[in-house]
Amino acid sequence: MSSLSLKGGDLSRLRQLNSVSVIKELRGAEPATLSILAERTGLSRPSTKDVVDELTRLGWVEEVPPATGTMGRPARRYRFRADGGHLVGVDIGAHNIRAAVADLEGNVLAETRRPARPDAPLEERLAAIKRVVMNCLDLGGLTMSDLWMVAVGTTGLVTPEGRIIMSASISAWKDLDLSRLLEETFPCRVLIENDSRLAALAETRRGVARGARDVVFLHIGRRMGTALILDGKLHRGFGAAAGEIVMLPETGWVTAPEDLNSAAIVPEGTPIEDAAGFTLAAARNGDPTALDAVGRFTKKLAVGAAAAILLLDPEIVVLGGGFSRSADVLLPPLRHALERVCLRMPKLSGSTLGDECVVLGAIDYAIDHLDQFFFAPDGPALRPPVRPAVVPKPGLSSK
Amino acid sequence: MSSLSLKGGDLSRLRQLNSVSVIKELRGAEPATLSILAERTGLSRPSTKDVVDELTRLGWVEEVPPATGTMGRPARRYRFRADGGHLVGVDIGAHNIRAAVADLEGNVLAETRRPARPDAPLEERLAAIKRVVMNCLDLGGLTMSDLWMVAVGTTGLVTPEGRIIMSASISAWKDLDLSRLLEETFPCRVLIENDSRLAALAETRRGVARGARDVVFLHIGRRMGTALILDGKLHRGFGAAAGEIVMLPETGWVTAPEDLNSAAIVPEGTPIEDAAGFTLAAARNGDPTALDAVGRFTKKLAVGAAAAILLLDPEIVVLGGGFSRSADVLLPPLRHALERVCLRMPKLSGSTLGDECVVLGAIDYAIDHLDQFFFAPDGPALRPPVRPAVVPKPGLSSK
DNA sequence: GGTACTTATTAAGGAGACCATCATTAGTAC
DNA sequence: GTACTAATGATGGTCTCCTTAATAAGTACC
Repeated sequence: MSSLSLKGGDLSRLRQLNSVSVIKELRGAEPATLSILAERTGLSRPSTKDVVDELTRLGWVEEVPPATGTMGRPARRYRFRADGGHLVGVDIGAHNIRAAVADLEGNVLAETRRPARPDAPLEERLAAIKRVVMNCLDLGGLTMSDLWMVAVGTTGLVTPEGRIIMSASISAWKDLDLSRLLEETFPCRVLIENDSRLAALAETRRGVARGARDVVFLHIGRRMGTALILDGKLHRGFGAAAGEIVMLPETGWVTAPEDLNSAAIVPEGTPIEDAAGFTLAAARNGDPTALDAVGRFTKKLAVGAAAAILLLDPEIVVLGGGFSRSADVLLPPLRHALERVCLRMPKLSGSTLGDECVVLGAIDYAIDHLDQFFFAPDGPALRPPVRPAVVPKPGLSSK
Repeated sequence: MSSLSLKGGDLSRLRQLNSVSVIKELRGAEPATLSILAERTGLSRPSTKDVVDELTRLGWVEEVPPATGTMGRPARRYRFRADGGHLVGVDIGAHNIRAAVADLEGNVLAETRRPARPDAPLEERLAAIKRVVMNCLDLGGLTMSDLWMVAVGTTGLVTPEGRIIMSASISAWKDLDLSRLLEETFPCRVLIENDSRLAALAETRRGVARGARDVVFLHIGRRMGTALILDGKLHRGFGAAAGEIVMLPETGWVTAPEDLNSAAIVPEGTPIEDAAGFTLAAARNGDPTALDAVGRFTKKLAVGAAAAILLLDPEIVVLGGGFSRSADVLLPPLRHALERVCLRMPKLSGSTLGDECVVLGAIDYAIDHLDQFFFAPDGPALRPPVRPAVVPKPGLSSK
């Protein structure tokens, strides 16, 4: 949101700008009176009334009972109608498909999950996605027609247009126009983005990094990766390949997970998905072998992290991904390693949003795009809460 | 420019937006007729006329003789008055102080240079700066009162407010409010920024990287550094410490210049500032020892460059700094080293702006700030070309 | 219960900025 | 000199915002 290409126009454009100002003040905030809105938007009271009346008529805003017990005549209060439309965020992982439905303020109404086989054929996977979303809508008491937008986070390289180039962990993901495929299933626009990036977005909008403009998100788990929020926006890079510092040999990131997975202390036969957790738990209890493994891991982690920090000087670094459940074990040695090389030490935190991270990020991503659509200077004016006929594609509209 | 926080207001705000649209169309472009402006801005002809008339009255725009030989009644033509105000860009290096004065379109009118001693005391250095700028103004036939803004690029760590924390190569630069000091000398706002960053900006606005949104600038010379242009804007980072990947031990950047400076082929007694040039010239002629040294240097260079490329996926990487005069020698081995690790290979080029890079970047930086000032939503409306009384400080106004 | 005070609402008048339309003007083409 | 072309200038109308002033609906206090 926020930065759209600034452009003039006729008087209706001015009204549009003022409408947006009012909605921005109301959304995600307590109900407000006309006086408050007038002061915050800089408009006069009568004009504010005009704008609010129009927004009410269009269905964006509704009146709530006035607050009691105040001096003077009780002021009418208005709030944003977050339930005017609904968004779905989907997280398509190799082993799990998650979905959550939220209102226009990003409040989650319902959430569902369903296991998946990493090697499932495309048809099966698409059907599973549909089922998860339908379930989720049911749970929230909604139907397909309530959907304004679906945003999907998944592993692999994703183009701004919603094509998947490839994914190492999902065999069906191979040169695929996932956006188009899912738009045949759902009656609305479907956005696709890399899952780590969406997790980073969620942490920036509602997690530990809330309010930060520059954030480095370290995805640590059986696969390593990074995602960047720069100037408050998701950074994709020219070819949507940003965040791949794992490919730098000097970091040792490709093999780093092995330090935890194959530590000498892990009992024979432990399933691979539990191995690192075992090592980290042992380290928490002070086991020297485990601590040694953690030391080796964080040393590698620190190399890539330091590269990102020195280059970008972020306000905060967030640890996410599977291993971040043990952030308490990893943070001290990581901080120690970073302090030796970093010019200015950023804040350092573990993710707080946990497994829902990607789904929440997808919802936030969808909200960003709704803004771009409704508030665009040359787009359609503010509309009643019905499904927009055409929404510009992500990468294209941002110009 | 471009992205300012979108806000409504009264009718004058609309006029302001439309005025900005017109100026943006005129600035840096050929004189235009009302019909052309009306079409490009989306305004009606009468309104365009109104806006242009007002801008003419304020001194932002002037009429030029109509084009001849066209069908129909000759249209009046208007152009942006780039000479309505002037900006000075200054490059304060350890051994040289450069300055250039430019008009509001960034066209350089005059340029001066003056040697300096790295260990000169503060007073002497400040006096030298003043003399260089005065000289430059003289050469351009201007006086101090024509100055709208001065932008300074210098080595070291610079805060967004214009304080210098420290600099390794200029002894007088030590915890210093350079912005304030120079504002006592010049009758206008003085902006300070790191020199590499300004060089990167110049390359993005008028050099090899023109038009690119994401640019990585590698400063290679007796000191190594990087600067980033992200989403078209200079990236400073939270503590203005971005671009310091030189501090990452794994890159070997701290000692990398030694590979070229102390190559076995360099004759005894060669002044340090010519040593690398000697090695690079020898390498160009195929000398094996020199080529070996270049190989060692580019290998280190590639590590830091790869970190930046993999993280950010820029459109283009620009080689700047003293060594970049021999970019033709360095680029092939660098490209070769990068191709082995980069997921998507960016364009790779040497700087084309040469020694004037920082001064030009300073001018472009000043232009960006003028925009922010004049076109800010809550700032003063468009004004006649007289020196603005107060211009918001860089970092603060950008919110 | 009545009066004073406080804060919102409502209504009226006015100014600024935009638009559409049309008659007029100043060139070129032949 | 006539036909054609394209820009100019003037008129009237609409929309959005602002200011000001009268009215309304509560609380506080006697």
